Amino acid sequence: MSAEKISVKQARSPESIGKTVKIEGWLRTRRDSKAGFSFLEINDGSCLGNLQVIANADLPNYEQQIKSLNTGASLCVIGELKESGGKCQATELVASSLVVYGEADPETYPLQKKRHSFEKLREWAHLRPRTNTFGAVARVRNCICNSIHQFFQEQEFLYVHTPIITASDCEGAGAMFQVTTLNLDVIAQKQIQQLDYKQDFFGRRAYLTVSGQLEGETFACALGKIYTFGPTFRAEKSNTTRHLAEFWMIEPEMAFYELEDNMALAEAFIKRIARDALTKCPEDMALFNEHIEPGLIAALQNVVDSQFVRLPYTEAIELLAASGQTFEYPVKWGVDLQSEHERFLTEQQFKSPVILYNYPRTLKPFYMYCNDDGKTVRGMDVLVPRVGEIIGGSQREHRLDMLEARMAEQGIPAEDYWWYADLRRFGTVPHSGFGLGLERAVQFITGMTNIRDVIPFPRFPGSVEF
RNA sequence: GCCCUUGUAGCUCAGUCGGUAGAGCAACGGACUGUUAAUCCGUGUGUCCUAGGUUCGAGCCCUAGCGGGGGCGCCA
Repeated sequence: MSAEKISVKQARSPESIGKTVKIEGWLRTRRDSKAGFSFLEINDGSCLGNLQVIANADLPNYEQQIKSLNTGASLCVIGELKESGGKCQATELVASSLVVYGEADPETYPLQKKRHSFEKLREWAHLRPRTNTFGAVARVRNCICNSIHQFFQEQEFLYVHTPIITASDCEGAGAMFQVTTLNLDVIAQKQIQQLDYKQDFFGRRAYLTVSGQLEGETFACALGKIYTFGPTFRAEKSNTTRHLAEFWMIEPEMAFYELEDNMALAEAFIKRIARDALTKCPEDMALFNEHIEPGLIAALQNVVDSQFVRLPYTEAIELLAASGQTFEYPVKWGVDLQSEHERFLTEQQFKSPVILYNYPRTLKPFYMYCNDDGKTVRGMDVLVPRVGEIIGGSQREHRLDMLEARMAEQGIPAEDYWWYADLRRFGTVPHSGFGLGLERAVQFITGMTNIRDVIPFPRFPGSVEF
C-alpha cells in the first residue's frame, strides 16, 4: 500500500479526507470500546490537537499490543482518513496497520493524561515538550523568532553574528561568567594566589557576552541597519520569574536613527510579534487565553491596535508623585523606577505598553547620548503589562569628547574601548539601538508567568541538570 | 543576596489536641455498541525531605541543613 506521510496538523484538515496516509507520533490517550475497537489519540507536535485513530480488533496486533498501549508510546499508523463521527474533530484515521516503535511503561513514565504543575514539569524538562502547554510554548516561540527575522529582513536589516566570548565588560550589564582553560584543580592544589592570565587561552581574561551591542555598533556604523539574535549570559544570582542566567537577545542597531526613530521601530517590532502570534498560532493562543491568562488575546489585540504611551522620565516621576499611591520605594527625580512603579504605569495608569525615555544620566551607562540639558540621556525602556521591562535601548553617544567624558565620569578604562571610540573618531554618525529579551517577549505573548517555562532548558543559579 | 512560604503514595493534596497515615486522579483487573481529560465496579501503593533534639510516644513541637514556589534587588 502506498501511503503519503503527513503531519497530524494536515491530517486534521477536512481536505485530507479520503487519502491513505502514514502518521507517526506519540500516543496521548487510549479509550477502548468493547464493541471491538479502540480510540487512540496521536500527537506529533505539529499542532495542539491530536489525531483520533480508530484501531479495530481485526488488526493482527490488536489484542497483544494495541490494547495495552499507554500514554507516551510512539507509533506509526497507516490507514484511510475519514470524516469523523465524533463531535470534537473533523477527521479520523481508520488504521489498516499500526506499528509500535517504543512503549512507555506506565509504572515509570512520569507524564499522565491529566495536567501536571509547571513546577513538577521543570523536574522533567526532557519530557515536558510532550505536554500541550509546552508544545504550544515551543510553537509560539518559533513563530516569534520567525517574525523577528522577517520584520528586520523586510526592512533590509542585516543579521550580524556578534561574538559569544568577549574580553569587554560591555555596559556593566551585570556579573559575567568567566571563560578559562586554566586548570582550577591544579591551581587550588598549588595554592597559587595570583593567576597569570597570559597563560590562559586568550592571553587575558575572557567572559561570556552580556550583550552584543558594542560589536553591533561597529557593523551599523558601516552597513547601516543590522540586528543580532543570539545567546546572552548574566551571572547575577537573580531568583525571579523574569530572569535567566542564559537567555536570547535581539539587538538591532541603526545608523542615522535618533531616539524617536528608535522608539518607533521598537513599537512596530512589538506589534508585529503580537500580530503574527495571533494570526499564525490561533489554536495555541486560544489555549493560553483559556488556561493560562484569561483575556490574553483581547489584551494583545489591544496592543496591536493602540498607540504606545511615550513618557519622559521626568513626567513619569511627576505622575507617580501625584498619583496618590503609596509605594514601598518613594519616588523623586533621580531615583531609578522600581517594579512597582513600572507596574503602576503600565497596568493601572495607562493599561498599555509605555515607552519611558530621557533618563537621568547618572542612572544610565556611558554610551547613551547626553541631552543638551546636561542632566538626561536619550535612553528608553519599553514596559509592558505583566512582564515589565521588555526592551531597553538608547540613542548612542556619537560625539567623541562627550563619550570620553562619560567614561571618565563612570570610571570606565578608556583603553579597553579604543576600538569603540574609533567609531567616533572616524566618520561618526548619530545611531541608535535596543535590546529585546526573547524570553520576556514569549512571556508577554503567551501569558506564561515564569520565564523558566518559556525556554526549553532554563539556566538559573544552581540549575544545569538538562 | 534579603524576606515570605512550602516539602506526606506515581501526581494533586488532606491529616484535628502529639497516640505510628488517607482521599481524588493515574496504574492494574473487570463492565460498557462511537468515545472526547469517557463512564461504572474492584485492587494495590509510603525513607511523611535529611540530621539532630524534646517526649512514654513526633507527619505534627524545637534546632540546623537541603530542595521547591513567590516577592524584592540587579536587568532583558
